[in-house]
Amino acid sequence: MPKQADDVKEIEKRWRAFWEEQGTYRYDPNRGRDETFVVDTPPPTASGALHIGHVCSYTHTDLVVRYKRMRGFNIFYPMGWDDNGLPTERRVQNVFSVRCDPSLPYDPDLKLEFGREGDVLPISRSNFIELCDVVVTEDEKQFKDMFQRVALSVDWTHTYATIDRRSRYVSQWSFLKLIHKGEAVLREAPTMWDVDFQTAVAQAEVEDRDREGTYHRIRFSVEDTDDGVVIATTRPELLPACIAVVAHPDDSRYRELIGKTAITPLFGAPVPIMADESADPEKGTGILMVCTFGDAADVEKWREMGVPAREVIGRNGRILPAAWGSDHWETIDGEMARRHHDKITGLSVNQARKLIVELLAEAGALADDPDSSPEKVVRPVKFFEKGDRPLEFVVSRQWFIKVMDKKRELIEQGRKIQWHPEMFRKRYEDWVEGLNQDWGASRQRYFGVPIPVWYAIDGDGNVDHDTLLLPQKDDLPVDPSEQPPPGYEESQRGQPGGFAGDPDVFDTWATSSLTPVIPTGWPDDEKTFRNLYPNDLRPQAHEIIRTWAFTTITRSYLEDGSVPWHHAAISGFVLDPDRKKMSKSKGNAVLPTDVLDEYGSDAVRYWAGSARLGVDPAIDHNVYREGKRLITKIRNAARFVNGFGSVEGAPTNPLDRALIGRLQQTVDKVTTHWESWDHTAALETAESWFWSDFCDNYLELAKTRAYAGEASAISTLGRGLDAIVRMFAPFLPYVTEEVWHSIDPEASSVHLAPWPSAQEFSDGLDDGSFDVAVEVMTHIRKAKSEAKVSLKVPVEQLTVSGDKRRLDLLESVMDDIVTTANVRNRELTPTGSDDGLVVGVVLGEAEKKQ
RNA sequence: GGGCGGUUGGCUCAGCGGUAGAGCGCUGCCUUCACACGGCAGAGGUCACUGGUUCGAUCCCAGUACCGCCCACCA
Repeated sequence: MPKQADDVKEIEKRWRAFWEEQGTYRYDPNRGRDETFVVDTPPPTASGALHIGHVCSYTHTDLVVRYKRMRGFNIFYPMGWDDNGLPTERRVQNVFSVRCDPSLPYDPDLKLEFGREGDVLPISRSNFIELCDVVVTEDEKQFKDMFQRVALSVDWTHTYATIDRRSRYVSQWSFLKLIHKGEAVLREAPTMWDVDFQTAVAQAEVEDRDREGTYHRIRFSVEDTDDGVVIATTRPELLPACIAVVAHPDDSRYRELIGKTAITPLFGAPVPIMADESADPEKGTGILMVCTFGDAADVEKWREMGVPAREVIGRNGRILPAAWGSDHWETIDGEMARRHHDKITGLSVNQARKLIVELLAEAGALADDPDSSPEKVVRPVKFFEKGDRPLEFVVSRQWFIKVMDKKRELIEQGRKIQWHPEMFRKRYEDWVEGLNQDWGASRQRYFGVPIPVWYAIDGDGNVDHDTLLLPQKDDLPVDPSEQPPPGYEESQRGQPGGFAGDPDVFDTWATSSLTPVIPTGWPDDEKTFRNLYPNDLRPQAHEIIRTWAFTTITRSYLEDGSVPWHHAAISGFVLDPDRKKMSKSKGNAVLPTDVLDEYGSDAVRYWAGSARLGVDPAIDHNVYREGKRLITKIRNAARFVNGFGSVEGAPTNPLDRALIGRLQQTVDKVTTHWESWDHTAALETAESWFWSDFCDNYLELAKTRAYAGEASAISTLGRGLDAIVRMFAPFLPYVTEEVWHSIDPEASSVHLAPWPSAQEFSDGLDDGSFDVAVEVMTHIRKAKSEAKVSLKVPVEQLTVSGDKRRLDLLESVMDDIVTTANVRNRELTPTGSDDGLVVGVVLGEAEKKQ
């Protein structure tokens, strides 16, 4: 009887319990590095629901792991949870409708409901972190359920979370080592800043989005000229931050102006007009403002000029006050500048932009054509990938990990890794080559690993950021906002002569980049570490090559020059049936539970197994169905074969020998595919042998002999089934386990069985008899099909002519053909030629159907 | 704008220097002896386009056109 869906669930549950009870997937710490296969499992971000893409890519990893396990490797397959960072904070804010206000005291009695609605409640940092823990614990439970359901053969006794004590310890210690080496440095510099999240963001977290802007044409006066110069800008609100004007040195329109001084309208600031290769004569008016700071080019130019910055945009995205007429706020008309600046102070960027344009118009400094609307332009604008408003450059103090001076070495490290597919190495290299700033590793967030640094406070009460107070290794992990540095008392916090804790946390990647060592006992347990590092396999998605892969390779290199893993297997991400990217907002995201309920885990894994590494697979219900059919077929074939009982022995019949020979070839091919990281080809090869050779042809031909109790046939059927189960085990862990135990109820798990070897089937011989038998059978079937009669209708006369070799082969398997196709008379005629077989079929009288 | 992939039957995808393959879908046929979640037979492709290399190209090279992904200093 075909199994119903409920039965499938029952079966899955039963075998999960079996694996758990048997410890099937346990790592054995007593075996050495060379017989161990170590996976650097991606710790999924605990940010709500898993989607079907997770199932696909995690299954890819599990396929390899199961193959390696059957090859006899001791598997180290841990699971981590990436719970620190913004996604968790966001989720907490949404789930509990709260926001973190670090100035508030901890409220030990605070109790909030999951899914609380209503006004946003400000809560203390400690309360906030407690809620993060609640959310994370809940998510991890769901993730684990899902991963177990799809039968990831993870050793669940080895788990970690990127926020747990051990990860904080590793993360902080590794970072302190970088400080000591001078590879992690504190810098006050313009940094890309998200004004909503109010945190610095790294280059890797930035994305361009096309946004429409408006060119405003602003007239600057220039010494010794009547008309001045017209400068086009999409960001007029940065006018007070203008420190220079640049044009291309070859631009004849402006050549005469180079070296002169321009005066900004509204603020009367004298600024130099300079030549710069980066100015594009085609854009705008071809001459542009340099402001502190509109973009990275501004930052560069500002550094070159070596002048103080005029900061106008604050960390909250609003315009800062300015001291026009003093210090570096030079102006020819302080009163005017202050009056204008007062009007925009405190406004948002957008409000200020609008107002400045109005003020410019009033002052007659706008050169826009009054009869037509200003020119629009669509240009790329930088956003934090999780943010909604454009990034601004803000001067702040951040920790950086130095990578710019190591591009070549990091590319070299990438070449020591085998990438699957190979082309993704190129993507890694392109990213490294394109780096334009060091890795900004500090974040102004709350739920993360604290930066383990304090700063001394001098006698005047000023924080001295050059005097770092660092913890001892034994004290790690620390939280500088709650603990004093060594040699200080908590009472000295914030006092003259005391200390200040670094308020920031690490960028998520600063910790995630250590996943290859977090589960290895580094740096204290040398023996375990040596058994597990470098890892063998890093599976990951291609869109985070620039983040996770890059930062991990970087950290390993900085630590000891090592490469973190030998292989990187890159999965694509799953597209919806229309090949569109899935997203929750579009409502086309497919929930794994729905698919698993409908088709079962093995069928979903079959689908994942059909998707090649690195390509983006689409949801395809046909493939799920295909998987389901395969599962049913395996079950039915097993039932048939098991019906004959168990018989040992080498094949004595030529057809049996040929089948074993073909099985040997198949095992060989499948193994080769696995070794070249091509699970798709492995699956296809195994499937095609099973379906075509074993079921459609061999089973039919050998059936009669098996019913007659012939040992050779029964033994061959058994060996075929045994090999099939093992070859499919990595893909279909449940049904293969079930069938494995239907052969031998006392057996241990199929997932610990040895991978089939060509050696096992060396008593086979694919001499061509199988092909000949199939060829003749095809002719007979075709004749019957064309005559539209049942396959049981007898063949009155079968005539075959051809070369002697083939006829001899045919003769050796003729008995099976005769019984299978119901052949009454036959005539084999040797022709001497080698043109293949000529087959004639004369059908007998169809026995009348009743 | 740069880089990397892709373009093969209605759909999803293999293949790869020598007369085009699979699964699904489609057409016809075959049922109780493993399986109708099955079997058999069949229809269906100028392998995106243009040049080149070659005895011969879907496969190699160059270019073009679309599609996708990644990246790129926002005037």
